[in-house]
Amino acid sequence: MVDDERANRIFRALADTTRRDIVRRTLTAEASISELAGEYDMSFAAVQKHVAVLEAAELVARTPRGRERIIRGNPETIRHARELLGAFEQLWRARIDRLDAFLAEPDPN
Amino acid sequence: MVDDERANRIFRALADTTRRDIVRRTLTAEASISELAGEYDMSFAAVQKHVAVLEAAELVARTPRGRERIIRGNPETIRHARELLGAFEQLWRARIDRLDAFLAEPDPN
DNA sequence: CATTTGTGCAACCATTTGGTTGTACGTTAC
DNA sequence: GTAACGTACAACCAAATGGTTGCACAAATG
Repeated sequence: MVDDERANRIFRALADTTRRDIVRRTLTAEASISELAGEYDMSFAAVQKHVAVLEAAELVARTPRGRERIIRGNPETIRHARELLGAFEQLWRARIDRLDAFLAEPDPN
Repeated sequence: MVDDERANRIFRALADTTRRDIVRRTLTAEASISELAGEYDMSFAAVQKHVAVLEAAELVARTPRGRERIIRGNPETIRHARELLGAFEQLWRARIDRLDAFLAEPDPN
């Protein structure tokens, strides 16, 4: 339930081109919000909101430095998301394994 | 641009607890829409819409069988999503590598 | 044939999302 | 001290989302 909400926030945050780009940039090099805002064709406030969504999902961390806020991508959360998907693939593999076992089963007749 | 739209659809589709559960179930064992609808406390039409979102993201395939539609989870798309996240992690690793190289660099003075 | 079952789809509604502008406020720079 | 910069936040708006009910229709069942 709690974990579900977290997964919802993470995937929701990743479901936007601008936000994925912000994560990419800040994973490569930290940046202030206004630096980020300069990269996109939208208002400062809009970029600020995208950063807030990413921060709520813990995909990004925001730390003050003087009058600006430095944004850094958080590889931990990316990793967590990847593990969630890995668990899905595992379910599928388990199904294949059951199917294989069934096909290998000797015919009882 | 086209690829971005696809990523948007995939992550958006995964950003909902019910939809992730449908993917889990149909990855484990195929099911009809009404079978799925029976599992959740919402209308048939609501579940139908969730399946449509998943199908548009190619997280699920819908094939007719008699009067019912059989839903199967699509492991290929899960894998694709995981690879997208893997690319993000790779960016981060590249940054660490650059940092290591910088620290290892002999002081020119 | 009549009924039930499974699906598709439209219309509607409340809430959320993604954008805008405007204002306020702390921090640097002159 | 004043001006410029970086941020925060509120109010507003259009569009998308996630749900509902109702109706139509094709396939299985009596």
